[in-house]
Amino acid sequence: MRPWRSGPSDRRGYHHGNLKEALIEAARRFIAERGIGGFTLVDAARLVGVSPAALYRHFRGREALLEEVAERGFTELAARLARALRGPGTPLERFTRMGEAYLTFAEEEPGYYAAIFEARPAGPDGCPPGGGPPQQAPSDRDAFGLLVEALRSTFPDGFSGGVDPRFIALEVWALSHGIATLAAAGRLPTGPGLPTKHDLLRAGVLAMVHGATARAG
Amino acid sequence: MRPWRSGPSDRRGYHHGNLKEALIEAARRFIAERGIGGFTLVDAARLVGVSPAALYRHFRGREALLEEVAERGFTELAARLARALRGPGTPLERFTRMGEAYLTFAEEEPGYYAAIFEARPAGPDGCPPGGGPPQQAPSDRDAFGLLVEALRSTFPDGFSGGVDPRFIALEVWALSHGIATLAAAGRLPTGPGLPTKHDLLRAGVLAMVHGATARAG
DNA sequence: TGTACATCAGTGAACGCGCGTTCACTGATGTAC
DNA sequence: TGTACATCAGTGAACGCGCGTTCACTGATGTAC
Repeated sequence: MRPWRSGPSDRRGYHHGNLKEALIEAARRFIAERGIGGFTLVDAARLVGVSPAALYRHFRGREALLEEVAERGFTELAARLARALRGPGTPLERFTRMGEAYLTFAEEEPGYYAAIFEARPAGPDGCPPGGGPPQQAPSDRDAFGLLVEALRSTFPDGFSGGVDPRFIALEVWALSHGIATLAAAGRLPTGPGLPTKHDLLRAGVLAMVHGATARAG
Repeated sequence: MRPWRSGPSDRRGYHHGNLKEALIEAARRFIAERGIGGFTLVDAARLVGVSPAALYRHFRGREALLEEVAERGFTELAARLARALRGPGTPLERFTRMGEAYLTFAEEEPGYYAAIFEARPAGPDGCPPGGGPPQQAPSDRDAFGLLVEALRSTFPDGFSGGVDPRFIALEVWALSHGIATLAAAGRLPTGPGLPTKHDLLRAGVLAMVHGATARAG
């Protein structure tokens, strides 16, 4: 990775002009490559071409930068899922497309995905360094709520037999997360005759939705 | 955690007597609490009550200790899965029980589970520090092979329509891994009316096996 | 258009810390005689 | 049973390193007059 800056003009100078955005971008890249634990402020500053101290003009510290990345990532993820859901087709098709959007997001934005879902390294007491309430994931409830809402709005009549949409939402989310993380770790076997990530998710969603209605009906 | 030692006698002395095992045990505990990235040799040595240098009598270094933990974890996981599979019942029951054993292992042995599956922090070049070939997971192929073999031996007649058992194996593995990691991160919503991990996996396995045979037959 | 000045985004040196690892060493153990 | 000695599992001090963070500071920017 070469030093890099963005913005209307590329002249180097005492003032960067777009440092906050550049740091977030650098963090996103490093997290994608090395995970949250492997990300350092020093590297991010070096990549952007700025002294490490400059970071503190824009963020309270390392943790604040990570939170910002996670928040932006979640916003982007939510937007993509909503967009996928909005398209044409049967409810099942639209829901399936949302699953694909989830996998695609995890693949295209591994930095965001890790920032959102990778466990923060916690202190021995389970609290984040620097105090604060015990480890409360910033957006997990929202992620789940998003999925449940999507299911509810996509299948407004519910499922036959009154199967709780939250059940299916959890099922699909767990499968998606499993596929995404195994794939990201390079641990999902691939090869001729083996299904792709998207094959796996599509078949899984189908089986679960059908299974729920079949058993209940 | 208090300093801790095991072995036939508990007298403290110049020689620990069981240091290698004690260090592996300490590593397992710390990894469970803080993840692979949060594990340090210094902490492990302190917990065991030994100087950090003593570690090098038994391991080449930090990475070697982690590999040993992962290897033991995988052996234990394989043993549990095999044991679950060996019991009585229909093929589907036995296969389902194997899935439950997987989840139970991830819950009871989070240190082992993380050591096996958590991404090692890689250097910028994608190679483990200290050289060696690019990141080759120690046991992922084995884990997958194990699952496929289990499916093949549990359903010796295959699935109707000739569905590839590897497909179902991947599906179930991804779901199990997703459930296990979301649960370990405390991100799986729980509450009245919401399914447990085991509910989720059981229903998922059922849906997938049935779905495969139904669509194919 | 030119100048004084407030603002503030950067610098760069330094800090204390904990890490993995090394080194020469020392003390306990167990075996040969 | 007693003693000399080889073996080797430990010590503890030190190393170089990179980290996150702080501090007084400086240089660029843009606004008021």
